[in-house]
Amino acid sequence: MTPSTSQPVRVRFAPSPTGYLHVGGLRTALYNYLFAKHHNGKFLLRIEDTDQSRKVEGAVENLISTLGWAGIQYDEGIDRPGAFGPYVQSERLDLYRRHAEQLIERGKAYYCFCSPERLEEIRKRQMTAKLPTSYDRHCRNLPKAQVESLLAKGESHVVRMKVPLEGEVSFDDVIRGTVTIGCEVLDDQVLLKSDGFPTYHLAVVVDDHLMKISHVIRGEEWLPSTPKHVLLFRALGWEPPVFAHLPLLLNPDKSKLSKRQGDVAVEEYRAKGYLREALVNFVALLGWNPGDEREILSLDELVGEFSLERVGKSGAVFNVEKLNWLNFEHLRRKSDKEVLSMLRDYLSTSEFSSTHLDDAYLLKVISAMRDRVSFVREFVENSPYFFRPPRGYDPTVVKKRWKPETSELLSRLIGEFSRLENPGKEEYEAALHRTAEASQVGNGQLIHAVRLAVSGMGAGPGLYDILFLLGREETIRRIAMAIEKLK
RNA sequence: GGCCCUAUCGUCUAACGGUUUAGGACGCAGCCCUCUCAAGGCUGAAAUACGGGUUCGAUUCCCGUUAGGGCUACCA
Repeated sequence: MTPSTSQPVRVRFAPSPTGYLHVGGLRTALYNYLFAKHHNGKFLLRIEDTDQSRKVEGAVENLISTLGWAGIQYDEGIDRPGAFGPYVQSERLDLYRRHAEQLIERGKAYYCFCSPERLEEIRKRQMTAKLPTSYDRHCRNLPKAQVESLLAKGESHVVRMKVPLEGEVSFDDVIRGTVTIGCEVLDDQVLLKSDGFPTYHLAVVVDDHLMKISHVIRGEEWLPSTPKHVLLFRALGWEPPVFAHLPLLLNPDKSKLSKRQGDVAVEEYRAKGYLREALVNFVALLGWNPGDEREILSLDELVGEFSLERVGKSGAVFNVEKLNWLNFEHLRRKSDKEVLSMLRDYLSTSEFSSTHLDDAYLLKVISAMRDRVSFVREFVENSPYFFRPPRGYDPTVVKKRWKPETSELLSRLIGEFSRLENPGKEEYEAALHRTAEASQVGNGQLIHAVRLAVSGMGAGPGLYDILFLLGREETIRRIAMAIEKLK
């Protein structure tokens, strides 16, 4: 939705710090970011840590660094102060308390002294009776005097929302159109917990208003509670923001994307070697498209093209195959220099961390393997022979390419190679052709045998590229070694 | 159970009543290229859940059915 010109666009990503950044969260953050940047607005990061029991050490730092890795920059947040802080809900407790009291004064909320045990009891009763579970509103109309005396006694209590008994609430969702729900099915939701912390419902409304949020872009799981939020905005005398509920990200079985059926943490994908560009491009396409047939898009292009109108309504299965392809596409768009630096990073964590490899050599490996890898680690995994001699020979390839006469042929080839001075690809090729001709065999017979001998494998770049890369001495050494081991 | 949302190839999606023999992409299969494997090029199989309306005309609008999903906490 194109925002009205008078309202500056301000959106937020509001995760709770429960450990890691979920890919669904990444997409939500991304859409918020794209929407904000597209409209020259602000994108903020707000930490929703109102559940004491779910606090996870280091989660906030992790969230921030993962968002940073993905390239999603926020304008205001815990470490980027703006005019609307603090950006952590646990530091805004008095704000929520004051607004809860205001709601009570206006008759829009009430104190509730029911014990968790009693609540549990009525829920159980409702379930066995197959009735909808909801609070029985026991404390909704407690006499004022009784409330005051219970409060004075320090009785444990919560503050509940006083939902209208009838009528209906509706709101316009940018993605879903008008959503309407009858008040009679709305529960008298807890707003302020007995520990003094707000629930999500109170905190989100207070913060979105105070932080001047113009558009709430969040997951579809929030759709059912949005009417309560709308009621709260109204009760507080505020104008609700524009809502946009994003379709869910799904497991292959179409249930809400979860651990158990694959990786859901952005950190996992990062650790597996996915490029930020690929992951961002991929999640952007889960529920949105640019309207033409482009698939490979940079973050800047996404900013330029993004609009909420083009966000779909139905859930999207997280399809790793396509992500892999996007990784391949983004990797091949990187310059040799960039790939070199990534390869060096990878190498430093690998078994070759202490092997000396100069830039010129690695650059040659990169250009030989570029079309054959989707991940940086595959430069090593798919062609380990560029980093060390073969440790074995693929049995199925041996069976196919190593004939009884091969040893003899290769011995002749060694002789031919030995006479070469500083050979280039062409010289290797000519030498091999000479040997093949002299031995009355096809070039192919030698080519495949040599490939097997020097690499241990049956697949890879052109043979002469491999030989040139390895150099004459190493080539001869490996061929000799293969003759020794395979004869 | 109640409420809400959703429904085009296996998957991600295009189509905003007619220009559609329903387009693209991933994946899959085949062919070409070729020393192998890739890359690249070409080709192919593959979808509007079902039933009613509305309309001269429905993938597109409405209703129902079915299916899937979400929510239903002093969690977010």
